[in-house]
Amino acid sequence: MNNAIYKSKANIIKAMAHPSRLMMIDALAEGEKCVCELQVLVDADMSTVSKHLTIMKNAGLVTDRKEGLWVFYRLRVPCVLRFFDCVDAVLRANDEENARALK
Amino acid sequence: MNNAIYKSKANIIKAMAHPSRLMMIDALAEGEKCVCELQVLVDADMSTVSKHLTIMKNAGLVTDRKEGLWVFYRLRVPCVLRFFDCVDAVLRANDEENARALK
DNA sequence: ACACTATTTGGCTAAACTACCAAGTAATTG
DNA sequence: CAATTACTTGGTAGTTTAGCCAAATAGTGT
Repeated sequence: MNNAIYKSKANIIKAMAHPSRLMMIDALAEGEKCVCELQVLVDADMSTVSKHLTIMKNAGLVTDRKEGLWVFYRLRVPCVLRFFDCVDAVLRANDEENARALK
Repeated sequence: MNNAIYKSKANIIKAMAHPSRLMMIDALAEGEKCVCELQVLVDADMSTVSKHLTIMKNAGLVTDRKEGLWVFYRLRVPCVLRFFDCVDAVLRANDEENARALK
């Protein structure tokens, strides 16, 4: 059964399916960032941010690199950024439909 | 705060983040299908399939159309199919890394 | 060795998600 | 209108996830 493949794929997508994680992916488009920068960005406990990053790392979305006291994360497969365009298209379609429904 | 936007986006992605739902999206690439066909595909209780479809419908990924006893679902914003290419790329990268680690 | 900083890990609780069954709705047919 | 089919909704139990705190780890500088 190729069910296992869909499970792996779902796991990758699940690793993106959280507001803070999306925000971090978006930020990492600019280049690598340390956990401390990402923490400021998403404004959550450092441990929470670290766990989000672990989830994305395990899924293969990001990699990390240690330098001194800092750990820098970066996107591993940049194509994930293209997800945003499509998600925006869905959002736009939703908004248009809502606007139409109100009339 | 544009946190709300990331929440909406995460919601759309979350609606894809399940093996059965991915499988259905993949199948809908061919064109619209009734719930009964999708049920056979994912091999789950009809009520479970119906709930998965509701989640995707609420997120704006699919729309439905009733015809007689059947309800046909179809993709609303076809660009979601491009997600698969990128997810495949992540999977490939993961596999390569695993292969390298074994040596 | 000690203090300090950046990050991860463990543990816990509350919330969200999933899947099944049973019951309900809606269209179709005899 | 009773029976049947396709689907949805409600309820509920089991599982997973998220976020916080506290404690552990790892590097840096004194």
